[in-house]
Amino acid sequence: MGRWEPNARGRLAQAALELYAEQGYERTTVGEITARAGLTERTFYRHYADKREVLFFGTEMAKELLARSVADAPAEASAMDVVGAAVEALAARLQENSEQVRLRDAIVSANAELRERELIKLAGLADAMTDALRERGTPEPAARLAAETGIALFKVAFARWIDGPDQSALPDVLRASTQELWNVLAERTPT
Amino acid sequence: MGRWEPNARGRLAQAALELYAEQGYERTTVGEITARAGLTERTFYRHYADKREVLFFGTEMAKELLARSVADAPAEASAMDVVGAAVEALAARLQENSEQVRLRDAIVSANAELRERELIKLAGLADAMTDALRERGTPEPAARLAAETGIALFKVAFARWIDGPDQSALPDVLRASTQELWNVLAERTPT
DNA sequence: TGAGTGATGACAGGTTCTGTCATCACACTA
DNA sequence: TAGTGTGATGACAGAACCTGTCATCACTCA
Repeated sequence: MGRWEPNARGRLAQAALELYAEQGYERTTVGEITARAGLTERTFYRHYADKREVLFFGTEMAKELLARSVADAPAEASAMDVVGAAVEALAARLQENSEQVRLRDAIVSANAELRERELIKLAGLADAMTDALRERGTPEPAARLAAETGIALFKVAFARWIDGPDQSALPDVLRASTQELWNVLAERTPT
Repeated sequence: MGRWEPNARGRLAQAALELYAEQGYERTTVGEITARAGLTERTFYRHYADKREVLFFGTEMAKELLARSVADAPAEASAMDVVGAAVEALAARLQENSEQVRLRDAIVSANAELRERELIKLAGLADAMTDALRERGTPEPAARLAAETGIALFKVAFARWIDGPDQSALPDVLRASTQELWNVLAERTPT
């Protein structure tokens, strides 16, 4: 055996998730997390920027998935169609781990600081899609508008999925929400 | 004279704004703010929940303005038209204090924690519009979709206004961005 | 004149997060 | 096999944020 148990980062994430779920984010100290993981406080901050970040390790994956979806879309597809397909791909990916996703969301939703972090991560996803759209030739502000609209749609669909029955799949809720948005916009005054 | 100088809350906000602008948010301690305002640290936290909140006193006004705009809109107007008019009213209100708005934005944009707080405040504005729309009869999820789309539009327009030349007025940028969004959506595949 | 109210001061203390240096296992090289 | 990095962790100190608690004092009102 080595001097240290392997996978310190993963053990910290596991311990944090457990403790946040058991006793709430606010009532959990970093000391408790590191004690459960068999490490010291200082080491926690070597792996995660702060006490919140440990819940957001999945964001990088989501960013890459969205960027790749946009980059790989057919060249002739419109910006909004591309964005729609990208967020749908993300929705499908989350649906695969719906249990874990719901647990994590319950923790995040219960705390204002965590909701703040969640929102800036979502903004980062919009940035990633904006960049990817620009790469494939969509000019500004169309790229940003399409990306932000797609993220807004995702937010609404996700919230509806969380509140809704367990049977409904996130991609389905997203598609339904998208159709609802088109309906809402169809009723606006033509310009 | 009373025991204390009047308007402790305002003096704290003024001192904080000055110091954040002079030396940055992170390099400013609450102790420095209260020293400049002639108060103690403890009193700062009696007026503001945390070090960030002092920059967001305007949010409540914005919330009320949006809610009132939505509530006062003609009954026959569509949800998206109502939302569009509401965010345009907010844009006009901000344009009246563009100098101060730009200064505050420079401070907020320079710091990740402050950007997080900004995003949750924007989410609060979307919540307020959603509630107001529901009050006037718009069902879910249309209410939330319209509100989130309006806030997404506002975000994009605001960013473009900040980056753009001083001559352009925020409401004009917002209208132009709105038209751009309709163009982007017009190109999507019909369903 | 005295009681009540509200804002502030004073103080202690927990928690988060950072800086710094020491320690130790492992890999690589001569 | 011995020596030499290298990288992860431990140990410790400390600044800053934020909260709880009680005392103080001006103002108001009966």
